[in-house]
Amino acid sequence: MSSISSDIIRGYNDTMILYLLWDAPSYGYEISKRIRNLSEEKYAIKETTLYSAFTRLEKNGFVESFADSDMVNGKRRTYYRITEQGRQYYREKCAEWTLTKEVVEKFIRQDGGM
Amino acid sequence: MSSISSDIIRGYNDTMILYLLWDAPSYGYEISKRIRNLSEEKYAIKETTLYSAFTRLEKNGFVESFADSDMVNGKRRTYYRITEQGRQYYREKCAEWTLTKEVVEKFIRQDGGM
DNA sequence: TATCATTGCTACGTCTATCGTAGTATCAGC
DNA sequence: GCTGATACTACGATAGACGTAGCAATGATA
Repeated sequence: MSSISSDIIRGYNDTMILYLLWDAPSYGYEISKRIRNLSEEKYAIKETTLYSAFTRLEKNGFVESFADSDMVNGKRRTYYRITEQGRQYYREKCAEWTLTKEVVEKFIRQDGGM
Repeated sequence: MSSISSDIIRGYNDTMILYLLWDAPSYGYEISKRIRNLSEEKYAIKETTLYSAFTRLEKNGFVESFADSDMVNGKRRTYYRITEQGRQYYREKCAEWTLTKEVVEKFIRQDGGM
């Protein structure tokens, strides 16, 4: 991969989710809170965006879902676990991000724009 | 502005174009080449993306178009000039980029992802 | 002189991540 | 009994990006 398209800069929600699933499975509501916390309240993913991301990630084989095993209370929860393909995809997105950032920043003025 | 949405990370083509119009008016084909050059061939904007960006930028009052004055040869060219509102918008996008980058990078591993 | 690449742009339709709105259901605490 | 937090699902709209195609003029090349 030696060139980027503009549209790739979209779709980093998937990358964020994979990052948060890296060490242990998790589920929608928890991921949502962790995104808010890790971003220091600067970013709150929308519920619909989050759940449609899960669907896409699973369809692409980057995560696997399983039902809550210890169904403590009547609450149904769907957990997601990252797959090896998901880890690979995450690595590619990290590399892509580095490249994208390099390109975009050639067009960005750090100061308020002279 | 203290929080970002995911979708904002899209749409930096407009920002790149405004950057290239900052000092002097220009037109489609030239902008296209300058993007390729400045990005060191890492990014080539698609023609349709470029011209639809011009349309949007003009509709939003961020650029003004005018016809080639010295129509040297039969070639028609539409030049675009950045407006004060365009400069303002560019500054906002630069600030937004800084914020977006900060957030995204909390989810990106610099190394190949452990 | 015929042909091809480059220049410069327009029209039209498709794709898809995001997001708005809305609805369902459980549970804890007051 | 009601509110707020938890945990999702369904459905449709939006809009930036992009694929494909076409048109017209110029310059270089054979």
